[in-house]
Amino acid sequence: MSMNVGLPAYEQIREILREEIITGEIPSGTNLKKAELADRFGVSPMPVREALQWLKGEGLVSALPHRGYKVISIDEDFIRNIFEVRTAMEELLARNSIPHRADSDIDKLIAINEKIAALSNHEQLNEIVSLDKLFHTTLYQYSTNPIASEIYEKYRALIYTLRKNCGFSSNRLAEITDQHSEIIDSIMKGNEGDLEKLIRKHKNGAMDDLLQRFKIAQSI
Amino acid sequence: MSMNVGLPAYEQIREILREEIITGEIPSGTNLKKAELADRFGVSPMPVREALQWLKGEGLVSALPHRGYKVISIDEDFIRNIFEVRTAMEELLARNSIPHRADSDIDKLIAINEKIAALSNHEQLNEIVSLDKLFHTTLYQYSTNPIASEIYEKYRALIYTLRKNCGFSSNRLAEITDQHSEIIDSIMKGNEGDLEKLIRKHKNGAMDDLLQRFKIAQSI
DNA sequence: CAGTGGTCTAGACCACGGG
DNA sequence: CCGTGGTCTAGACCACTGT
Repeated sequence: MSMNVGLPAYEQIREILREEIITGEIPSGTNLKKAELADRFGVSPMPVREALQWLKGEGLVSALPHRGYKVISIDEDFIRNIFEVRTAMEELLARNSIPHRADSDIDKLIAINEKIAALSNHEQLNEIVSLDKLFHTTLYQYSTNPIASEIYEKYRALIYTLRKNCGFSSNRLAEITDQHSEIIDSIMKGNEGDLEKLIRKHKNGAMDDLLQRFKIAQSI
Repeated sequence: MSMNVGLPAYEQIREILREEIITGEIPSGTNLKKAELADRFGVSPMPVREALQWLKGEGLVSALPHRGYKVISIDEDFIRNIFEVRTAMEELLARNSIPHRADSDIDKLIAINEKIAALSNHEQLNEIVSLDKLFHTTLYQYSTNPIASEIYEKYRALIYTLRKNCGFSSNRLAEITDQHSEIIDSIMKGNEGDLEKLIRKHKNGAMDDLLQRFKIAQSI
């Protein structure tokens, strides 16, 4: 098989399965059997097992002892759940980045947001998502909590993959830059309490939009 | 070695290493070598590897590619970090349990808190911690977010282990039941906004107390 | 009690890092 | 360039599930 790249087999298997689960190529409820997968990827049981355990940690598969791994339902509830966790981490990261922020960071945030605004007219999905990611990592760059950062990054990547499959609503794009501006304002004013609320608002907006797009994608 | 119990080797190794890291038996900065550990536990490389990867996921060891696993510093920053994550999850779990709570749950919470109060005079550490755990799992029992629950449980267990090594300050015990009462009151009044604030207050209290006890334990 | 899940072995192999 | 880290193999084995 195509286990040719430099990456370890368990990582490749993990990425492939994740993509296939999220896109629905492997339907919800499918039983993932060790033997089948080992056969499919041309590897021994151990790398398959590791991939499945990781996906279980991500919440994409469920496991009952001695009853194997099963693909969960990628439904609205699941999307809500990962958004809730990611948002909680973002509130935390934003909060403990505050004391360390420099003026130059605010300039950087403004510049990124202007780039997003410029692209929004042309709906260039991947670039917008990349810039949005950059905006938020800049916002959280001084966080001193690597555990929270890791959880954040895990679900950011997952939502990114979902977003690639669903796209944005057209009115969401203007909302993003507006909400980023609000966040920048609250930082300049040094208003810590507001920042958390604005981030939650921003993330709830993102979630609502993705849920809407997801429902549309499902109904096709 | 004593790989006799029914649990898988990687779990036993994980638990042993976690305990030893938290108690300082394996000092911060120690390089954990696959070969040494495999030898020590009388197993092959794979279970050792799995245990280390899990501990890395918990944040107890760091790993640089091709430079092995290293025990992190169990210091105030680390304790703060895991408390922040756990607290964020608890706020989330409490928030989305609210719509499903029944009156009987409130009675149960009151009963648990009374038991804690009764024990507090005798400073029975393990029982108090168990009841505290029960109080909070009751508080979050209707959460519909299994991903958040799993993260919560992971760090709850870690903090529990730390607490076993440090104990409570004597004045903390009264504080716990008081803050639990405040939480119960806010639920009875249906005050959602307050609940999150009270949980954060409760958890910050727990963190400050553990940090204080930790410093004392360190200085001995 | 057959089938499968879950784990472990005892090495082998390659890639990388540091002297 | 040697040592070690990191991963994989190709089975074996036991525990549990469900028919």
